[in-house]
Amino acid sequence: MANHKKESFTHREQDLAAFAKALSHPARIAILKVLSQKNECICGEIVEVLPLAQSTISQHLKELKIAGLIDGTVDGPRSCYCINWKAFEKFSAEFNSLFNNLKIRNEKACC
Amino acid sequence: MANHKKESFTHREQDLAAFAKALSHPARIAILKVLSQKNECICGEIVEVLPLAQSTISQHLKELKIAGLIDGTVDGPRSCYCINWKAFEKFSAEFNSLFNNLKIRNEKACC
DNA sequence: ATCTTATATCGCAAATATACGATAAAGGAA
DNA sequence: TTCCTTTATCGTATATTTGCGATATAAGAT
Repeated sequence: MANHKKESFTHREQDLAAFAKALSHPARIAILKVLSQKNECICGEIVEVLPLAQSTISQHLKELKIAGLIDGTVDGPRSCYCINWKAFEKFSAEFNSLFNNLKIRNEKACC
Repeated sequence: MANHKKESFTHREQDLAAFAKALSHPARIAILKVLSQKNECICGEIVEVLPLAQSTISQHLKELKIAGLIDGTVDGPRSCYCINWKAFEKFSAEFNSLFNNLKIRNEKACC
């Protein structure tokens, strides 16, 4: 039984892990780059740029949306996605906080 | 066929994704915290602190090691793990670089 | 040599993730 | 209305992750 015990950890750890997970696939990082480079909301342009099928891109977009990193609104027959800067800033700040927290403690390598 | 097409992306994207993946489980974040809080190399203490079986912790440690975030040396019958600060700094810097790169482009939300 | 302790690895089960083609849904164009 | 375009979702196949118990391994203790 693959009892995924993620609940046993702190909320903070779970949130950070979820953010990291959203960024844990190169396609999703590439998607974020595309979204950030355009001032307009993009839809199928991502499909043209990335070497993945339309349905696969759609799935990655869904995961980024669930993670809260992007917003998506329906715009006629097409969809409009863009980065949720507020969530993104919040997460990157928390990430840096983790980094700094780790760094502060132990500077002398012990092995 | 679950052809994992990660190779089709840039090295940078792959590296960042791999780093994010290492941090994509709360147990691994918790392990890094434990390692950073101790000045001595820890081994089984992690098992006592976290709600996971010894074999599971060992597996997470292995993944962190493969990702390059920690070093491990055998010290008699026990193992000694600690954070590889050099790798850690490098990755956190690259991450921040990604964050900043994304932020620079598009400040006006479009949807 | 035998026992104990600490850790890694194996084998397995279940859950998730990745990817794609096919199809559905929704709106614009003819 | 009927087509076309765009995107989401379904179904499916395969790969990877997560987790645990059992076992192997390796070194110190007795």
